[in-house]
Amino acid sequence: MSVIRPIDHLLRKLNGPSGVSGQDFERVAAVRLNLRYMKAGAEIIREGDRPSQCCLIVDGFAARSKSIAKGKRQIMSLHQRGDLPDLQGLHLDHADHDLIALTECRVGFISYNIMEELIFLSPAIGSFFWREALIDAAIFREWIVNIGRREGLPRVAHLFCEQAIRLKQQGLGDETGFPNFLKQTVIADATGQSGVHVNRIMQALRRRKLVETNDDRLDILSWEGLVAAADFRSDYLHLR
Amino acid sequence: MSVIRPIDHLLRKLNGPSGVSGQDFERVAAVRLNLRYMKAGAEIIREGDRPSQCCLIVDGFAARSKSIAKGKRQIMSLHQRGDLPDLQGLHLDHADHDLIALTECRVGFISYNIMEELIFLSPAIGSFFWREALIDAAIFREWIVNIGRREGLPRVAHLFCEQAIRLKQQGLGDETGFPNFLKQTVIADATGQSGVHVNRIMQALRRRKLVETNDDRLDILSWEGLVAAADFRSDYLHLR
DNA sequence: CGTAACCTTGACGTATATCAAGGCCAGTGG
DNA sequence: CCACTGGCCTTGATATACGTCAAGGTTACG
Repeated sequence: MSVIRPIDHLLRKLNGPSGVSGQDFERVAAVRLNLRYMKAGAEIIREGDRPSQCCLIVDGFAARSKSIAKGKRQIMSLHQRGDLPDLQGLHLDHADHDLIALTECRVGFISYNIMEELIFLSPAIGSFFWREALIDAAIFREWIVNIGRREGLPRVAHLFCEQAIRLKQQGLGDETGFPNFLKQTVIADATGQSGVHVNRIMQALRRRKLVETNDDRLDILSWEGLVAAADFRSDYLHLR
Repeated sequence: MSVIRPIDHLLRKLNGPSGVSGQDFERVAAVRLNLRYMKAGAEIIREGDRPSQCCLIVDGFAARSKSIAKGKRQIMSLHQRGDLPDLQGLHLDHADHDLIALTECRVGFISYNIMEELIFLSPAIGSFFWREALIDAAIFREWIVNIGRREGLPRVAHLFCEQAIRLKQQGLGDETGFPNFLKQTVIADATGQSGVHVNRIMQALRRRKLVETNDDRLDILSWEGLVAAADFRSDYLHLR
């Protein structure tokens, strides 16, 4: 029974078919994280920041978001433990959006110098980071489609399908459900709708026996039904 | 008066503050492109393809798009000469969307093997590609905000602002306008609206003396006015 | 002269936003 | 133990931005 270290959730991803092993793997395992606790609602990174450290989500859930005129907010992505929602800092000098904690979070910071050194010493690690960033982008594209072309209910259903699959990769959920970190206002901001409307969509999803929620879990009552309602295909997640 | 070669539009980007120079620059300049002409409407890459070559837009305009149930189409990005809309192929094994020619296009293909060799031989070239892909992702994020949270008119205005700035970088336009490659149905698919509604928005933009169009040009009559209507800030484009 | 692509128009329907109020529950402090 | 507060969810009434349908108008082109 070994203790789970903060870096382990990142290592879990490397452990897969990423091609990072042996000495390279050990190099990542040896990285020292600068750990911080964040309260729910805290800004981990703020738009305009020029961060010198890259951030790894160790525990909890976070979201990238932007606020525009009139206090409207849009969430562009959701993040869980093991995610590096901040890779763009490697090559872009300022953050163009916020990173906010949706729940209480533990985050680990790694200086970009160390990141660059890892990439320099190991092409396999570089490829792994590349791939993470490219999948990120693929998810952005799918969100554009989701928000631009699907109606309210399919849009929310699609979000749930995506989360179920992504959370499963980190052992946080599966096709039967996942921890309920998605408040209705978060769903609203992630799908580009009003809170009131999302509330009515949730009622419809319950009525159709697709989804049930309580304080700590979102249960998917029929995976096939939800997938059909969402018109969901997982190709864009590039699972392997 | 030297002839403009197909690779020159890519070199123009490298020539800037990218840090690629000397031997590295020459290596890119020496890359042999596999040139192809595409008619307007042609699919340059199709969803599901497993391309072995990376594509450089040499001339004309292209768009990434996805089609969903009921024939609805969503455009996720617009591309001009010098763009590499296909970098994800470096690390992802299948295309998760189409790349379509909006106008007649010349495209140059480069095998991923050569791309990898370039990156391997020159970290500066690798960083340049990284940066391109990360800016791509930043634009995706802004599109999510645009489609999710702005109303019809600001949404279209924002698209025009972005295009003006991006096209200026390649000498194809500026704050006074650019070639009119954006048919109303393309604007509709890019902003997640119906063609009829976009038509009415265009009329409103003309009425407000912000924009005028004819067959070959889109004229911006008031850059400041358009920026204000769009709530446009260019930070996310990471210009330098 | 006919066709195809694109833009335009009007009438109508509806998905979704907004406003405003109330309910429930957990946590807090007296 | 009770009153109070703040999150979050829920509800009904009303308003509106936008989609859909169906038709007609240009212009370019073969």
